[in-house]
Amino acid sequence: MAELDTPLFWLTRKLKLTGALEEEDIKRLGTLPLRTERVSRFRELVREGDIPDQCCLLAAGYACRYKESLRGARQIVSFHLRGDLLDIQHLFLARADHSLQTITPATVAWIPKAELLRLAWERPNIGKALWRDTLIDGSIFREWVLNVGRRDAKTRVAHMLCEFVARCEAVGLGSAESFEFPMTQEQIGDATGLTSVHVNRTLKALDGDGALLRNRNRFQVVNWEQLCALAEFDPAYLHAAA
Amino acid sequence: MAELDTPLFWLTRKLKLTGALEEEDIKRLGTLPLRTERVSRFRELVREGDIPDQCCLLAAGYACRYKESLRGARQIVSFHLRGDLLDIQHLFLARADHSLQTITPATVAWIPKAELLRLAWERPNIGKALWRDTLIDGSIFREWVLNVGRRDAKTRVAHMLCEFVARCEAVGLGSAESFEFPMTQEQIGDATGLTSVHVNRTLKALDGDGALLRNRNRFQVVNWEQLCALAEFDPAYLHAAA
DNA sequence: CGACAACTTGACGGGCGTCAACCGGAGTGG
DNA sequence: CCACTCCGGTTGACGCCCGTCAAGTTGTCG
Repeated sequence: MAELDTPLFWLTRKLKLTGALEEEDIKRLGTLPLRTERVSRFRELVREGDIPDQCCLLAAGYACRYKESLRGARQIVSFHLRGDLLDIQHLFLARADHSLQTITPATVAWIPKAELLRLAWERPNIGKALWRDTLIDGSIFREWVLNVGRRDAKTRVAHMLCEFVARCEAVGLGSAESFEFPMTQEQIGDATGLTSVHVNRTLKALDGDGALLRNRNRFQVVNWEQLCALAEFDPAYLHAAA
Repeated sequence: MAELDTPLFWLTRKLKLTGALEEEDIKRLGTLPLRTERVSRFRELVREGDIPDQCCLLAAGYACRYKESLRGARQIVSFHLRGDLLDIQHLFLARADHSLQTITPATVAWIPKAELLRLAWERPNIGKALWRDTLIDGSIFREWVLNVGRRDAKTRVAHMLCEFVARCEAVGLGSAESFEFPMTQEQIGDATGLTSVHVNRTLKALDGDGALLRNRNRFQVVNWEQLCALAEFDPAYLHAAA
């Protein structure tokens, strides 16, 4: 196992979540030529239309994937935290159909697409773990379609918060009791299909309900059960990968 | 190559879209134990919470995948037509996180999950094609998040129509000039996050713009360019798999 | 202390939901 | 061959949720 807080540690941790990795698998992962880089906030890692030849592993910090409508409206389609592989889809899809951006200062590791692809077939456990990871990605997108399509503002924002907290706790980033949110209200709006103004009103309402306490961009979930109930949050769709 | 209009024909056709399938790959696909079944409209093929041990190939007719919020609101997350594999995600995710339902009478073929999984690794071309297919799935979900999150009703409905027409044309199901839509206005609403009433008003408006002509549930796209422009439709996200 | 990003709040309006009634075609049964 | 039923489409009235616009406030960083 690699050292804590190195890109390799997070890569193996992520892939082990699916279960079976053998000694040899882990050893081979260690031979991947990772190129580690520290980047600032709001760094565009991939832009829609690019033809990437590397995959991006997030080792520290936060990032998001987003699309833009032709009229310039921005929609965040996922948030990411340490340990997430940000663009496995580029193993098979040449053209990036969305953009990728950090939302805090971050550490990323670039992995040559060809190397990862080769490893996926030489070591089936690794291939299966990677594939499974992309399928969980898909499951989360489906939940987001439901979220923006059929939930009202309060439920929608609460759901996004619940998902984020659940995923963060799973990798040891804070707990529900005292939680630092890395994104601005505008970004919450971009993720939920709302305006930042309405996100603000909605957070105030959740605050008023006693579900959470706010202190600028620091949140404290006062009542996790209540927040989950408000959010209609059922973590089954995360397939225990969060 | 299998006979036209058999499940096997559509399976090989789908997988060939990614490029390289060898003789042996196609031969092995032919040995898969398909169990073909004709089903009626509104048949629930998989329900959220199921643990399926088979994958479902749609050989004729139309289907959709949908989720329901705890309050009972329904959100369709994708439409499917002949040749589509409806639940490859169950190769790796045990529990179904959404339901699967026909929207017309249909022919489906069930493939044992274990057989497909084995073939995916014995014949890497097949595995890669299947994986790639799931990634395109993901890309379409991302576009839907953008669609319901950031487009107004008219653009949203038009986009859904454009996507459906593009995918249907690709498998020889009608052309833009005269197009039979298999879904009701309520289903269009469930897919776009609108009510059936507002879908009706929106279709009327698109009709008024001269983008399409309606005659009950038969549509005729009068001006494909115009409809695409109204819809902000750029097929790049389909990754040429439509 | 000035500049700036992000949060906050209020006024106002519109897009879309809700409710309700009606229509029209397809299938069914006598 | 006609009446009945039912599903889905169509239309109008009304209202609310959330967007828009605009002005302020607060914290941070130089």
